[in-house]
Amino acid sequence: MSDGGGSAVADIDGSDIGSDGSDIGSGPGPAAPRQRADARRNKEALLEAAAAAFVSSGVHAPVRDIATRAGVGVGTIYRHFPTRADLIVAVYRHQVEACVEAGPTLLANSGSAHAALTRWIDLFVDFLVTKHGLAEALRSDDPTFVTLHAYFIDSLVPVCAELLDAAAEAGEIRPDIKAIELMLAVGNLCIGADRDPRYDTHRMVALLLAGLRLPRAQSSS
Amino acid sequence: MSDGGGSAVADIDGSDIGSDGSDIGSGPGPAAPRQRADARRNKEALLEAAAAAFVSSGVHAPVRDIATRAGVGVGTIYRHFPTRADLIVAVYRHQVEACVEAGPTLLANSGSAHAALTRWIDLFVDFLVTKHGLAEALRSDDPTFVTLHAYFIDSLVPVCAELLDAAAEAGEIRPDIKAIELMLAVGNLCIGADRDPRYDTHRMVALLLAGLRLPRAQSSS
Amino acid sequence: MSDGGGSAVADIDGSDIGSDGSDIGSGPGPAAPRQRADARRNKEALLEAAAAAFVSSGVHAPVRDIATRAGVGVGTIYRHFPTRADLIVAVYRHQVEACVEAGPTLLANSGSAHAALTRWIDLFVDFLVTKHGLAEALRSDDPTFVTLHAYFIDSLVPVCAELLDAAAEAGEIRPDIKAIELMLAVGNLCIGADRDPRYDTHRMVALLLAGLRLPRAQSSS
Amino acid sequence: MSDGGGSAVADIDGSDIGSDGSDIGSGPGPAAPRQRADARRNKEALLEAAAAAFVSSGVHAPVRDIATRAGVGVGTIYRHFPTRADLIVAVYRHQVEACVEAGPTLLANSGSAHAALTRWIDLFVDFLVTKHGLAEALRSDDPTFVTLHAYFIDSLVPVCAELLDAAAEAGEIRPDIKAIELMLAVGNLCIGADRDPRYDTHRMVALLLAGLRLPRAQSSS
DNA sequence: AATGAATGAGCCTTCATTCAT
DNA sequence: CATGAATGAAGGCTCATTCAT
Repeated sequence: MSDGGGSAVADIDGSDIGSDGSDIGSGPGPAAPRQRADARRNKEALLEAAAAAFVSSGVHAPVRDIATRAGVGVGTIYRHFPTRADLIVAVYRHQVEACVEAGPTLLANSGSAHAALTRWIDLFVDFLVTKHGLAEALRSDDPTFVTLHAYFIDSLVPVCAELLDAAAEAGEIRPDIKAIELMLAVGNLCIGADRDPRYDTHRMVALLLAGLRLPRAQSSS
Repeated sequence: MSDGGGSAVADIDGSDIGSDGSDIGSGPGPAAPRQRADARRNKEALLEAAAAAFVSSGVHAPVRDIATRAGVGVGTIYRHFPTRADLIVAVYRHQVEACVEAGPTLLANSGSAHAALTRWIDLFVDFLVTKHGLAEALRSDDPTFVTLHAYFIDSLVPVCAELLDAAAEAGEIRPDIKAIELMLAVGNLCIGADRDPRYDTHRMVALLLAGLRLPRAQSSS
Repeated sequence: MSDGGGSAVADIDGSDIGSDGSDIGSGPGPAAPRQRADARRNKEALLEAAAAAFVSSGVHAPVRDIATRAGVGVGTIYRHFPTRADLIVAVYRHQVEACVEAGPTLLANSGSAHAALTRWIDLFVDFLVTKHGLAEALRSDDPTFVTLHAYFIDSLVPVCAELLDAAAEAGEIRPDIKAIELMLAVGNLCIGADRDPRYDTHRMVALLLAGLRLPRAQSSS
Repeated sequence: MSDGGGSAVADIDGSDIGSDGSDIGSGPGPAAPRQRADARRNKEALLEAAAAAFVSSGVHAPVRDIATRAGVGVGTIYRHFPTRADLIVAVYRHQVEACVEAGPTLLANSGSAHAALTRWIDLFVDFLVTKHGLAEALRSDDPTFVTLHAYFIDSLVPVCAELLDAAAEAGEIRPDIKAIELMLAVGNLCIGADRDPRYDTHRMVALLLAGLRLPRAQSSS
């Protein structure tokens, strides 16, 4: 169930770093400053190091550790990413975008809106689950993470809402569940996924989605 | 829904302190040391203070704050409760026990096993939701909390399992969900309940439980 | 000129440390907690170390340096003196009090109010001059020092005002100079005293005080 | 009193930039390098930016802020002005020179040497007071500012000395005050002028100058 | 037994200054 | 020449935990 739909979206792994986080979908800029060569190299090293640090220590990894991994000074991190949230956003930007783009694709290619929703949520879960501590951070009221939280919400909630609406209109699911609360619930279910082998996030999320289904659906079948 | 069954269990509030947290299931000791009078008084003050601190600052409340609230030195806390988990366990011991005892009671007094399960889970949710940060702590990989986690699991999983089995045997729910995973999932859904007004823990937990139901159950009834 | 009047005040050097900063003029407290022995020893070491650090590095001396000098950890400083201002106040408390007490004494024992004022200012100057950087700190808008500033102002301005009023009423000086501005001016004149051998603070302060005199004074002579 | 003499000196504002700060008293170089056009443009932008930064943040304004304001890189600042003092000197060069030139002018045009001295000091005070933090910087032992200090001393002390001597020879003031110490004292009195509304720099400086007067001077005149 | 003083690791953040491009 | 990326020393502050009294 966690990957039941071929490659509807670009492969989501931890290594999609490199492109400058600020130019989304930019082609070759007309006036790109020259010596971005080493700066960019550094930024990439940083993103890679951060990704690695996040994997082993979670998103709370000390700034200095990340700097050390990347072989740069702490100042370099602060230059590129003024806040920790900026760094995390940059690290995971591609995956989030992949999730965003996957929404309409899945809706178009799946047998039913509910199936599309399920697959999409699976994608989202895969993302969160493989990022140690990310789900926790998203719920943290630590000011360090509010930007991050906002970014995720802003990006993904609309996509989820679209899938939800489609399924609701098709009479496949209860119409009274908002995207935001579903996302938060799913996010929560992803917490600590890698900490307890007895806990299978996907199973539990599937349970939640099953709970969405309308009983009436059966009568029509 | 959160308390649909009269007082099947003892009232759960934050003040169930007093019993000595350290002798779990111990009988009367053979020779109780003398000065236990004031030591016990101290312990109780500590529990009360900790409960209060947990309410206002969460279970991460600084050790010193708790000591100050209790009017004792930090050393005294460490004497009575070597780890933070010990303290938390002691603070919430009664509530946990109430949950444990509620299981069989509900099973005996509810119309169906699924109804009993639902009520019991509601009880558990009520407990967690009112304890700021407890749910988080339960999933934390912070070594400080492993004992705490174990205590909750050991105490409550058997009870939940009993309810689950009963419902499964009655054909009311899917039989392939383990108590431990359900408990962890519910625990997760309780995280951050008080941080986002758009998020309703009980609604989401109800969704999860709805997902447990067997479609066939309806047609056979 | 800087010490022309015998010992009107207790000797002002850098070593008047020791008594707990919080019990001003207390006798033996009825319920002084017992093991203050080592804590007190530490506090004294801290005050001594701070005084030394202030002399060589000014009041901006890094917290860690002071801790090291005293042979304690930084936490110990923060325990005893939550803010830097608290530490400085404690270090200089006695001198300030000596200044406060010297005011009336000098007024009673000097030939004229102006003479008393002059001597008192000399005392104040001696104090500031020997404390490297204190005068600067007093003018700083750094929030760290506002408390300090307030303490000095509250303590010394009234004393200065009394002397000033007396001299003004005696017709010895201009009556339109406020204590606060005179103090600030004198404080300023003390800045950098130990940085330039060509600059003699006392001489310049004397000039300022001479400027206070009323021309009319001559006609009466 | 702060401007009692018409425009004895060129207007002193914050915008007197432009002349190349590094060739002090140099004649036209034999072979001016070619690309000086844009380099010079840069330097001017820098001076303008620095002046602006000094106004809003004081002379302690971060190097990068200045660079940003000027639209250049920090390296460019270091190229043109190896030390911060060099930059400050360049920025305030014109005003200092105006002060230097004002000395003889005032001496020639004022009724008395003491009056000339008073007016000249007022000029100096006006200059320092309007430059946030300049006075402090002049007294700082921060190696960053020693050059600055030397520049001011070298430029202005001789002028002040001339006025002082003239007044002393005229029997208007005490003859035992050196220019350097008077300048330092006045400089000190300018510190923190904009921080406390109760403190009036000009009033205090006037007091100091009044203190210079010889009592006999009046009776003999 | 209780106390609370002391410790110090650990984290964050800012900037002056250098140097490769 | 100009740039601005990178560096890293410096300093501040907060607890969890130990231990002498």
